[in-house]
Amino acid sequence: MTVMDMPQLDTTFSALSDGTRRAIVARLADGEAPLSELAEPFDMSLTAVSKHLRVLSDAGLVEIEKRGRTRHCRLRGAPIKEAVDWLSKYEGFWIDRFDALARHLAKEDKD
Amino acid sequence: MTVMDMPQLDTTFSALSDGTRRAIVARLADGEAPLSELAEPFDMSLTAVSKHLRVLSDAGLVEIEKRGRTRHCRLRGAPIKEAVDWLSKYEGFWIDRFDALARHLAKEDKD
DNA sequence: CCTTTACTCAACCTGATGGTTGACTATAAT
DNA sequence: ATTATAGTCAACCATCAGGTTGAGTAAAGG
Repeated sequence: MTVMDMPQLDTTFSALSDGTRRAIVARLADGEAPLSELAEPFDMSLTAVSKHLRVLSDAGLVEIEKRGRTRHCRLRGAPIKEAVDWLSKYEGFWIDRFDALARHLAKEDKD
Repeated sequence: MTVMDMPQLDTTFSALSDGTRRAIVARLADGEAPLSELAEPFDMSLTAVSKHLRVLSDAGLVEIEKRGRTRHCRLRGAPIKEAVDWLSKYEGFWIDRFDALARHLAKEDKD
């Protein structure tokens, strides 16, 4: 299973690469909210925020439930966990090239 | 400090939203490599891979060192760590709405 | 019933992304 | 000196992303 075969990560990282969407995620961590409330802090049209929510929803990061005339949104952790799992394999890297060599040799040792 | 004020996360997540670039990151975890070696597994021009490396470099995820006529690339963990730090705050979320309510009340309790 | 609220949808614009090719530069090898 | 290697650069193209506006729909409230 190569990295290329994880298209879910494409959409997750892509969704989180926008500050507006990260702000929405952060807001939803405090509890679910309807779209209009989520849109309120932002200096953009409701349509624009609705599009952002759509992106988050398509990525599986947010669940949107139709309730009367409002749409209530809440956070889903699963894709985020998947992203953390992938990232965690690489967060320990630092610049020193000799260290990189050491890691390389250590890995060959295990093979 | 709001989420919007972290433009580094924009470039980090954006850089990682492409499968080719994630594959490069994964490859570099095994040790540094020149561009031509990095490009070899991919069915695209060297120019295209060079552009991907440029994106990773601009995001601070990869360091490129000019050495003779080759460019040697190695991974940098710092931006990845920052991404993990941000994500970790949200990976625990699941779907149950009552749980979201509980978290919300717990947070109000602390305020 | 009529109006307001909370959206959605379609069309449009602009700029960024991901890829190509062809020409070029610089280092290394013969 | 010539050639091959490693990579950059500029131009181009198609598609996508983030925003807008204007019109339309569906539920709630007077």
